[in-house]
Amino acid sequence: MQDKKKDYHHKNLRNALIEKSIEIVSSEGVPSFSLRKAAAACGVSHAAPYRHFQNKEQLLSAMQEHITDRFSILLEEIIKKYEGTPVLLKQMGLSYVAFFIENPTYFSFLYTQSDIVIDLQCQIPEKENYRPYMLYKTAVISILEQVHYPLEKQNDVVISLWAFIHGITSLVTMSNVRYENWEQKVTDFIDMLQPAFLKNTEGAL
Amino acid sequence: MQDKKKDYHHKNLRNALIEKSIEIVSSEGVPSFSLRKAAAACGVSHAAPYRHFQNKEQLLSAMQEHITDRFSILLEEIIKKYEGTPVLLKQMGLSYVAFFIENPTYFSFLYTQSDIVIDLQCQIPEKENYRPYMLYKTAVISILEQVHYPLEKQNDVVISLWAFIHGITSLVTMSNVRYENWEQKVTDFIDMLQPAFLKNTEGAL
DNA sequence: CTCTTGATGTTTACAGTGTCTACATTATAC
DNA sequence: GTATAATGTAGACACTGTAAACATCAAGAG
Repeated sequence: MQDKKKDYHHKNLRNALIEKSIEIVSSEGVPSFSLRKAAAACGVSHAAPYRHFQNKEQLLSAMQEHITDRFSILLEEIIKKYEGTPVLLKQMGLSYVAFFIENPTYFSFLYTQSDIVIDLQCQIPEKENYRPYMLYKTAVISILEQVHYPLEKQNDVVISLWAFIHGITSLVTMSNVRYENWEQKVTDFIDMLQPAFLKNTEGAL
Repeated sequence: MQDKKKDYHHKNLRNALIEKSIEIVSSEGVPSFSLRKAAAACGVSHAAPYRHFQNKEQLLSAMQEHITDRFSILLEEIIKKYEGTPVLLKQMGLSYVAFFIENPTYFSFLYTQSDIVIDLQCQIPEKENYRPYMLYKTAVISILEQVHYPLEKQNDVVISLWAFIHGITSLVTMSNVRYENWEQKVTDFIDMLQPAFLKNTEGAL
């Protein structure tokens, strides 16, 4: 840690690589990211990363996991803050969009050619499923339970709402048009959508 | 065209490159696509593509345009077939999903790091906007007009419906879970969603 | 019909990349 | 302290995008 010149061993290279790599992807974009740049950014030779990752793909996966973790923590904070209130769904949707607006490269990085697994029907072990989705699903289900929403339809509601927010985020982060005030728009959209799924739950939201 | 051995000039290289390249991307995926493979697939030297495209990026753009054209034609057929019927929106949604399910690599290829422009608020010249979106928007607006839907809300409805379909497609083509019968699911989702936006239009749909 | 010219394709070259192998240095355990 | 495993380095290879110099062809002008 100190200024000792004998930093032959980095001792934290794995994490450093992940974080520096995310920085590079954020600033230069995925296409121009390379293992060698990452190594150089960590002040290490170009083959050093191979002591910590089998190949480039595995580093990319680790980066995606790291981002997903931060994203999950953010959503957990929102849940903790708004749990039980009528604005929980809206706040989660807003956070979803906000996260990817603040980090414009993350959306395509996370959701394309990644090995992130989103099992919408949750047939795989919960731990292996995409955590943001599980968090979202749990929140929605608990609301649906409160209002005794038909059990066999609950999953479709969850998937539909998620698809909607996901689609909005995709469009807003991709289209070259910046919504002057996207928060308002997203809020409007969610307000517009909720009654469709939650007809008999208006009071609860 | 004939078997003449003097095919020094390919004479249709530009199109051949686009189509072969799309084949390569379809079968091997975007990451393993290279200019040199494309050239080889056309039986031409590795620098030949530079007579038709400034760089790799421009070839990729041409490929995206080509796919978008085919997609647009498909949507136009759907519109011609179902225009004025109550199932137009549903059929367009199904076609949207179907197109990307049949070509699993296309979704991320078209919608990430492409220079496709989708101006949701349509402030750019119509010709420059993403044609599938314009087709979809025109169809929806005409339905909304028929039922005298409030003019100032029409655009939000269009964007919301599009985001929903787009989000579903993104999830269905990305998540590792194959819906056993996704058509039914998508139909259900659309049925579930429409009333939210089109409360006073039920008859027209 | 020849000759010029522009369009198209080839060859060669170079820097950057992912990845492997052999080697060097260090930390750790006995 | 020394063996051993963990970690970093150096060099090599094949492949990539791209550029420059050269080759071949098509088409029109005289």
